[in-house]
Amino acid sequence: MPSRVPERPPTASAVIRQELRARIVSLAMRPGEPINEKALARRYGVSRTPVHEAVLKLAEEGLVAIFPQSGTFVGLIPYADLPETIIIRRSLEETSARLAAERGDAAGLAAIDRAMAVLAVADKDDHEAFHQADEAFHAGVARAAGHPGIWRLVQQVKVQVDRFRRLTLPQAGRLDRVVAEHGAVRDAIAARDPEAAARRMGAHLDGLLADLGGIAGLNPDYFDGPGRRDEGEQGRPFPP
Amino acid sequence: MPSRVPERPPTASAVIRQELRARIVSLAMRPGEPINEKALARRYGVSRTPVHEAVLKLAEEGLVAIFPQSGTFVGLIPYADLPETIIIRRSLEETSARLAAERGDAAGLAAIDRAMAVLAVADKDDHEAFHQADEAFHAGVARAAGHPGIWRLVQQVKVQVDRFRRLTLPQAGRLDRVVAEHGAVRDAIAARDPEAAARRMGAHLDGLLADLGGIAGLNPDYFDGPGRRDEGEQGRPFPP
DNA sequence: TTCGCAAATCTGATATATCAAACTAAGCTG
DNA sequence: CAGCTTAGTTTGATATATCAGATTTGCGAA
Repeated sequence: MPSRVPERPPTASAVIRQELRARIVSLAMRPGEPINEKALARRYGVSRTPVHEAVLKLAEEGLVAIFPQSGTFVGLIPYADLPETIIIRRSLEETSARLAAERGDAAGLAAIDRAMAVLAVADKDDHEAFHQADEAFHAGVARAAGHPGIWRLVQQVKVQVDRFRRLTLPQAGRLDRVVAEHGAVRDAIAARDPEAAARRMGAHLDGLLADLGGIAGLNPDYFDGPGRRDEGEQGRPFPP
Repeated sequence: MPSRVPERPPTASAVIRQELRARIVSLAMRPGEPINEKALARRYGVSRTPVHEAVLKLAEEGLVAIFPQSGTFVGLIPYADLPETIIIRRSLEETSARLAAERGDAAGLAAIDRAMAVLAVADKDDHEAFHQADEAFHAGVARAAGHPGIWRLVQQVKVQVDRFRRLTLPQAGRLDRVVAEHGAVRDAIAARDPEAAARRMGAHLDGLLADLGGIAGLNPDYFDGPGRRDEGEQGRPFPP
């Protein structure tokens, strides 16, 4: 191993990967849309190698579907898997909230309060700002629990749900409800009541499950219908 | 997207990745050991491209540390991160056990019983067989819960703990304790008592946390000392 | 012997080229 | 005009080559 790790600019592959991921998660690139590695290489002014590396890693995350000798496409949203990922998220974040309340770290609570303040004054129509502030709250809870890694894992797990939610219209009053539920979690943590904190976090995230229903009216081409993706098997065939 | 997804042999890159992962997790390759892509390419009779792809993905999993223009090495074990991963695992598997008990799926319970039977008759000295049967039990619980994805995630999260445990001698009587604790979880699921199932699974996995203490006497070169790996930053420098 | 410096070597990142498989579409057959 | 065949095109996987930076090595000076 090297004796020191010099700073170095991010590799071309890493830059491309971040940008592609952002465009896929934000739905700027639509599920099922073909990805042309050669065109991307041209666009970024690099060879196909770093583009291919970036695409491979996105495939690992389930954001891209590679069909060898056939084509690469923006991954469909695995609708059937979404409830499971929300259950996983709830499980992890209940634990975060419980541990944060047990720990009662003052600095952590302050960070949570800061995130809540940002959310309170967020422009109700600026969905992006709302989303950012929402995430900051959850990250803050994990940090207050002393386990930021939990939030990192949650972020990884919830990516397909995020894509789904971009497709659904934000319901009226959701922002106010989220603010209220965050406040309930915060108060339980501040009161050092682990079980209440966990319960309230769980209730908050159960709201996500309810949002999953409204698939009617959405473009069915965006979804991976039949179900769960086992050992790398990718989705259903494309209808002609 | 293609109209049908033809079967095809696994790519060279995938084969190499699986083999390397197995050798790293089993400690056949020691933490900190250099990885020579060119030599691997020769060994497998392929070019460096698929080897590089495999190594990149292992780096993603934290099993390999890449220092550009310098070298690639088998990843050190992030000792400071292990408690967090066990907390994550406990959180997820408590949820599995709770849901399995709520669901009360007869076929799922039968699968759990099969895994337990294998464990009961396992040769007490065949650590590999014991490990396999242990994993089958936990996989069975997740399946009985109707959420096999939870177990997939647990497997991903616990990989560094698995490496650590290979370094420690199995304690006398551990097998019997594991069998007993599995039985307790099984009975709570069979009795459809979700809270008891979750509590017992949590207690079972708390045993892992206790195992973490015995680092004394182990080779410190194998561990990533200071702490947590933030945004891809890799480990401590190597002492000369 | 020890130290310092520079050339040689090694590495990962990237570029370019090749290959086989799969899709596409034009052309042939009926 | 419809169905089938086939040649051309596109793609991902892999091979080979190049480059810049880091380590290592070897030799000479103190």
